[in-house]
Amino acid sequence: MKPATIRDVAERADVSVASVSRVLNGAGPVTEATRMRVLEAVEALQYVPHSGARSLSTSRTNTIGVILPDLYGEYFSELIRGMDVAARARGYHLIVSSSHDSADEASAAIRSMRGRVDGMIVLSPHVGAANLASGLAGRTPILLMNGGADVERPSIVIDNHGGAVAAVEHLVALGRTRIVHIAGPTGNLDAEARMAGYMEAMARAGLPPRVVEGAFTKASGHEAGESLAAAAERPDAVFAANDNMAVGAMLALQDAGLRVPEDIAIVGFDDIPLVSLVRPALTTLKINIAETGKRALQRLVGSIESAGEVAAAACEVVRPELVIRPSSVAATTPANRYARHRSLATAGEAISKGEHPDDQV
Amino acid sequence: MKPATIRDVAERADVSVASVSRVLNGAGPVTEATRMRVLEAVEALQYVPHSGARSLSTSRTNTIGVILPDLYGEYFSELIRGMDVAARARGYHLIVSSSHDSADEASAAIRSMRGRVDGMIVLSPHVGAANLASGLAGRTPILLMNGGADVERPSIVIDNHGGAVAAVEHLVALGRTRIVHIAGPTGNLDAEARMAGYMEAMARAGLPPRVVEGAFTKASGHEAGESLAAAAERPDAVFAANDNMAVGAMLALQDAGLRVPEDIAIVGFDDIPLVSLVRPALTTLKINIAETGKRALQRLVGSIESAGEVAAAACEVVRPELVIRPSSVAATTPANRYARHRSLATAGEAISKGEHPDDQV
DNA sequence: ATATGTCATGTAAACGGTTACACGGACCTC
DNA sequence: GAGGTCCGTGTAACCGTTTACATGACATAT
Repeated sequence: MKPATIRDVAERADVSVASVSRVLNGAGPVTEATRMRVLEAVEALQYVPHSGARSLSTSRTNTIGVILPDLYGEYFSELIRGMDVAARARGYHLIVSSSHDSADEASAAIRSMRGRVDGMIVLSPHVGAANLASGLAGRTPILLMNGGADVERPSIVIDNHGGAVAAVEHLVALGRTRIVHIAGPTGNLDAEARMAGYMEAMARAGLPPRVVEGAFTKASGHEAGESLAAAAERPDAVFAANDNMAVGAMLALQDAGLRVPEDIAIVGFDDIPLVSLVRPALTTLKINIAETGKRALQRLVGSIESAGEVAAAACEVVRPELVIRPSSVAATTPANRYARHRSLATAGEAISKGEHPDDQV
Repeated sequence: MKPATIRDVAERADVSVASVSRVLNGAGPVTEATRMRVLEAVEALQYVPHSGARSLSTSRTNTIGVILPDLYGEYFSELIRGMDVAARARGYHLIVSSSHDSADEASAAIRSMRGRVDGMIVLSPHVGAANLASGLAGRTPILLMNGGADVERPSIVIDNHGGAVAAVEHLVALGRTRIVHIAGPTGNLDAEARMAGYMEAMARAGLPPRVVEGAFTKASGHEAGESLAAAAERPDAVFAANDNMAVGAMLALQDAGLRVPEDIAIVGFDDIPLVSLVRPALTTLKINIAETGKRALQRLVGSIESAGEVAAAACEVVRPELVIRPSSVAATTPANRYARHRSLATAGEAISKGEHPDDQV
């Protein structure tokens, strides 16, 4: 049995299709009596409007596409959560496409979304991906969240450089001098900006930089940690380009018998929920991930709905905040570390507090 | 400027719309010459087929909806990753809708997806949600992944009961006698089945059961851990209904000065990536999450594409596997724990190995 | 009484694809 | 050369909405 159409409903309610449409969209004048008859028919026939047909005549899909490099780790999961909440609040749906590690895959994903979304949020931290994305999207509004600051296009970027500088300055203030950076993958703009910030801050402090390669994964952080533990001149601090690697490195260093933070201090980047759950909890640069996702969605929807208007093509900057935890500063009362992080971590805002109690741990 | 339509392309290539459609869909016979002209026109006009129009005439959307209770934690992020990979491989898109903590929100989400997806995967671990979901979905094929074994409808369920029994038996075999269960939220079918398994295994072993409330979150696990540490009769083992709570509890117990596993052994459930990164790494019941998501998608797409055929309404059971790590059995060489987990953990299969190196840490 | 305005409702034309069917030309066979 | 196939192409109907515009009923003003 084929699904009911608006005509079936109209027939059963003994009205015209126009009236059915008016009732269903709450637009236009209808008598209370007709409204009732229509709703009853809708119910009886289990009618659901065909979204394709609707989108054909309105040329709106009420759907936002999200292109992610990968869903691994907690970073992206948090981000999507923020977006989804914001999307639903505005009547939009989210189409996600993840696991694009190459520019090719990402552009295929963008192409296949064209025509079925009203706008797209692209997180493609690869060099050139920004231009690529906006080229491929055609007329589809797009919001970039890739690493490179791009003032031309609507985008949200993290102040990676500033965050890295803050990390190094924190370590320097603690008296650390042999500060190593575990870098993210080459070609990743976030990673490169963080490295640049590290280099600059080290130079300013008059310290020699030392960089170990990484790939943003826990495994690569672990490897880096192993090599540092075995190295001739052992560092007294590590600044990893993200939390995942910081955690991996910390485990390797601890397994090698080093004490954190006494022998070696560790600082990460992102503040994923995990980092307050490892011991010692990790000092990091906090980005309010879910909130950033929500913000991205809001901006995109705003520019979609304002259509022709001057869509303020501003590049918005998110400034990470240094959250100090025991991985860089020894806890005064080791027996009660847990309570300590809680108070040290800045309070979560609306999203994380209300809907995601885990963030608070 | 309005986007180009198939007619614009036809005009420019000097062919009929039928030919354009044939070229674009690879269906029907076309000369190489026309094919070229059409593709050229498509390129020149930046033509993208309107997915709504297409879905109107084919009555297919090539989209699968996924309804999640929430995206928090790594469990769902892993699951989606598995689904997304499988979906893309088959030319499908994924619409996700998360953060539905109540049955009401979930049903609203299901309703709003009707008509825009070819099928839905529903994870609603609430009592009654199963019936609700299949009622709401109308004619839309649906695959359930909620806790209760439902033989009537196509579904994939975890063998929660069996897993819980295995956990308890493991602890009993280690000589533990005061085994406490940290339960999941009431009304959650997964949680209830795990608790039932615990009760049964305890009874069979002749041990008195003891249950502490929890809510599947790290915070609730932490609270439970605190209360256990302060309790008059301290347990010598904890079986938490999921990994999140197990980790939270472990931290609380450690902060209270207890040694894991010497003073108290801990077993979790799920095997989220995080658990091999806490110290000691957690013994748990492994579910290959991404693989399960992939499997779910495959089954759903299969039943969509086989349409009228007897859609084997089978209920598939995923059996978790006990993975023993140092949180229940003390490591023999503490300095080298990391290598140890790696070898103890069962090898990941295709998805996690090939595309998600982090799982291996 | 007729004119005028208001308002609920109906009619029909888009929207942009797919595809059954018709058509005409090239090639083959007898 | 007539008849038959095959095959590339075009025509037009159809998918299920929305919505501009037309219609007609009824109330009010003149």
